[in-house]
Amino acid sequence: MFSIGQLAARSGVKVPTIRYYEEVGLLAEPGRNAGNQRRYDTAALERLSFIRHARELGFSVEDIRALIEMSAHPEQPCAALDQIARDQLATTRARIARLQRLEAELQRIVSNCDGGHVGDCSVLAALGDHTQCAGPHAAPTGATGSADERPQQNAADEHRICQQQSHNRQ
Amino acid sequence: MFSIGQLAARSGVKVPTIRYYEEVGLLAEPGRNAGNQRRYDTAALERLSFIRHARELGFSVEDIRALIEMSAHPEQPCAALDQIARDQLATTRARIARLQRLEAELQRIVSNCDGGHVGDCSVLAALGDHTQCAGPHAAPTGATGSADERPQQNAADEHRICQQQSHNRQ
DNA sequence: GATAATTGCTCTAGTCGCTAGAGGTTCAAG
DNA sequence: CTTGAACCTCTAGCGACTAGAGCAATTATC
Repeated sequence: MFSIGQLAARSGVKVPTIRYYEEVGLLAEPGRNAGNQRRYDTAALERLSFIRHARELGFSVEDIRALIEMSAHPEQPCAALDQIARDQLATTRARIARLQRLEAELQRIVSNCDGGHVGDCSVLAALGDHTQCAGPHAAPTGATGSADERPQQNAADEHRICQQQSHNRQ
Repeated sequence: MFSIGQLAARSGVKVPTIRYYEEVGLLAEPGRNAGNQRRYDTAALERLSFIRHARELGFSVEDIRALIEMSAHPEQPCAALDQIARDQLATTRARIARLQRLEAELQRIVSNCDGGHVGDCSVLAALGDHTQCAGPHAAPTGATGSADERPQQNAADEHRICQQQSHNRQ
């Protein structure tokens, strides 16, 4: 039996994330010691490793819930289970294809920069002008319906942008 | 001068999204008519198209704010501006590379399914067992949509579970 | 055994880029 | 003048966490 901190260290999942997984029902509520602290066994560690691996592969929490539920019925056919994995593969391939289109356009935009002034910069021009793009990018993301689900989006880190300019909006 | 609905139709950006861009300072507050409704001109349409294109290319709202601010100073050198685009290109390439690793593993997992029942399913086995993975992978957090992805350095990313080869299943 | 440092607990709120809905006002067509 | 669509503001919600407050329990050191 080990504490949540030890489970975090062994699994590579952060402590608050473990509690989050418990809250959303991926991880069973563990027993508690006399001081109301969670105590885990190796079964919990295995399940948490399973969850972590599936998350790393891009499965949603909802997917993982379904996978876990199916794993509790080993006598059933595994078609549905396999379908989840195949869907995830298809999603991954679609993401790759889309990102490769974006990469091509970004490459085009960046390679046109001549190091002059902002006023002449091809980056801004390219961003303002859609018509030079090789093809449609960003499948129905913002405008029309969304075939894509939209996972978490993270902002640029402060170290990433333009560290020389003032840019002090916050 | 046109209404927010007309601007939405022309730009391909949804009405609430336009208001959101105004709220976060990407789009200037437009004038209002006597009934307090927003009225836009073609300059607003152009800026909104710029924003939309940049978002489709994966630039964050924060990036776009910086791009817009720089475009207001056309006499300055465009190195910082170009750097934002280059960073975005690097981020995109990193995401592609990671997704390709995930694709390979998903392909491996899926191709092992023999159509039996859940109890023997290779998908679950593979998800529960990291040791067969070719290399380390991490969660593809931002993926579809117009997302940026922060390489958040959690313990999970550093922890190379998939490289160890001891105690594997076969 | 006392104390200090660490870890644990719950709860709330914040992240990002929107999206949905409530409840009300204004506009354009008939 | 009536209807209904489009507009307004405001709040809350999404996914998958992350951060912090304020306190309790455990562990390490003296």
